[in-house]
Amino acid sequence: MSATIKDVAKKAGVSIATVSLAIRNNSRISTVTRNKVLKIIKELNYHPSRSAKGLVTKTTGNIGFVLTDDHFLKTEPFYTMIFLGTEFVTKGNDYYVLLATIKKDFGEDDELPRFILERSVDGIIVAGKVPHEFLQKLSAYDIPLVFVDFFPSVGRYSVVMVDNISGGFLATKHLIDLGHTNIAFLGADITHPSISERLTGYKQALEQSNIRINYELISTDEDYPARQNGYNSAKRLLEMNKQVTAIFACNDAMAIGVMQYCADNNINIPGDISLVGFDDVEADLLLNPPLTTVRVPKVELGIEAMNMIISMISDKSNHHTKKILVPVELIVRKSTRKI
Amino acid sequence: MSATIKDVAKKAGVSIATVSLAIRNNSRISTVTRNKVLKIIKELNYHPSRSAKGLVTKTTGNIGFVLTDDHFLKTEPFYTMIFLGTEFVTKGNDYYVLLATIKKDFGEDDELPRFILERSVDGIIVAGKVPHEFLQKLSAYDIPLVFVDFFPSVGRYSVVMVDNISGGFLATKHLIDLGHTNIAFLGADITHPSISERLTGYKQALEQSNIRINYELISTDEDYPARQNGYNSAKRLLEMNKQVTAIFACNDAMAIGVMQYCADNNINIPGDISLVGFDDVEADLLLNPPLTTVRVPKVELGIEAMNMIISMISDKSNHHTKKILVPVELIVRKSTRKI
DNA sequence: GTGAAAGCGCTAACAT
DNA sequence: ATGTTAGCGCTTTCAC
Repeated sequence: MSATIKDVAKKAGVSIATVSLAIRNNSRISTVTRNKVLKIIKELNYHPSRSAKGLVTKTTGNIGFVLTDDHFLKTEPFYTMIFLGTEFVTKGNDYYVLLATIKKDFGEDDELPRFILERSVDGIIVAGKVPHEFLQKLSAYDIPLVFVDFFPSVGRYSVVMVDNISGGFLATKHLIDLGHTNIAFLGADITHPSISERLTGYKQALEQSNIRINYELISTDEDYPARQNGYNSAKRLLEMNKQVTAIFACNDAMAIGVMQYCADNNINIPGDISLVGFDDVEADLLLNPPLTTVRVPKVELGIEAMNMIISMISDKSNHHTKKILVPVELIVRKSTRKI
Repeated sequence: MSATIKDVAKKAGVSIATVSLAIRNNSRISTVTRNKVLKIIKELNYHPSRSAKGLVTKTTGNIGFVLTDDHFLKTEPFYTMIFLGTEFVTKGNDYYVLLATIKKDFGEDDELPRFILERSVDGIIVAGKVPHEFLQKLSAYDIPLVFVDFFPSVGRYSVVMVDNISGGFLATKHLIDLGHTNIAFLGADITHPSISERLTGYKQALEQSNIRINYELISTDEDYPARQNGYNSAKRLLEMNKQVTAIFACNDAMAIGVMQYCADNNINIPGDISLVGFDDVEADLLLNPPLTTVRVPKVELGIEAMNMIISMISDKSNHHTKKILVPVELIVRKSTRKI
């Protein structure tokens, strides 16, 4: 068994209260005593037990990270990168992060992640879109909350968001600057805030350049922005609209689907169609041609979210909700060309 | 504040001991009493506090997952997938997993991950190669340990390993079956057990087919199996040995580097060179041509490791070390061809 | 400046 | 079959 505070106290010839205070640099303890205690602590390789500390302070040193299982499982490691971002921050802080997935269709009867029920987290980061029912249940708990890459339409929350509007604008403007005017938008589930914001950016760019918005070129039929759905959207779109010369896909997964459709149908990218994605996933560079896209700094999103939740926890009195808008960047590669 | 065991006891009109026993289905409690207690628990939405429980049982419900920072950061999400595998298991068990990275050059003066020092994990999964010094320090703690995709050369441990020898054999045999005889092996850091095992498989396949092992075709100069090093190895190898028609790269990262070198030098794959990788990372399918490789079931490795550590924890008495060898599978795609 | 003691929310030995 | 009680390892008043 490893050393406890009692062992330290006995060996140092002081009370356990003194040890406790000395550890946390309380000014009530004299320097001499503190140094003596600290020396013994080192000798005994003493480290306070988290459980014991947690029991009295009602803190755990853990942060919960929640996302839906479909996000967890999807091919492009978008949320995984955000998660890794949170892990970066833990190196410098006394926190660990516990990952939990909830069902995409979380309902009335589903239980919240155990770490919430058992109070083993001091705060929660919610990543990506989560069901309303989940938020409903969660709201019964008074626990610091940060949303990343999604936030509920009602209520005031602290959030870390991607600047999707600028990204949509940048992508579309790039295509316009290359001479394209028949630019399609391939989206999915337009009720998803991120997608609708990207569409907003798309529209803004067209308007700014006095290009009429052609609703036939805006596809938002699919329910989820995944490769296969990108494939299907591209098929419908390109079979119907022979005039399109450029596509802005709402994310890289869909863009990859578009590329696959084009490859299958002898449509050359960027020869026949210029293509821009969104996210900048690892796969983009391996594609042929490499995909022009809007880079979302995923790791940074995690870092920001983690810093935010930590500051919320340490500053309980401050009930202000903060919002951070993380900027994006257009990465021009080989899937777009001038016409 | 949420309900405690006292609240439940009071409301149910029993002692806290009864509540505690009822929760854990202890047979000493009558069914009637248990049901009454369970009903109150539901009413109050009571969940035992993990910290309090942990303090007395000396368990935390957490598993530590340790890997080196370079593995954590690398492009191919190999260990990330193993980590995700552990997360799958947590859904069915009462565990969470805490991730910690250690420095690749962990030394005498470095501290172990905090979760070990503060006793906030019940067991540890060590993923990938870790420094000897780390294991040295770790050995001072009496905590269940499982190694995955690596194990120390000395000592008896429970491990989950990839069947690297079979994999190396399969990859090489595939090339031989296609008519190749000048087959290169591109490795790195031959002291890494996984790589040397893959090389062993390579040699076994050649020997079995009575092909002389040509040590000029075995490259193990690089220190780390990454893309750039694959690129460099391919350059050295192919500039010197004009006769090679096939390459078995010790992992997909290196194979991708080989492909990049070939693309840069007008060497056609599989026209001029047939190429086989190892791991089956997500990127393989997007390559041009898609990479023939040996699939390592990464998620399954994590699942096995997690199941193993859990069974070790729940069966403290059993001090047998277990070894699991996870089988691999050859995935033939388009980067190899008959000659 | 330091110590004594209460108590956080549980489990488990021991009583009854 | 159920209750009483000690104590897990800490933090935090409150005394001195």
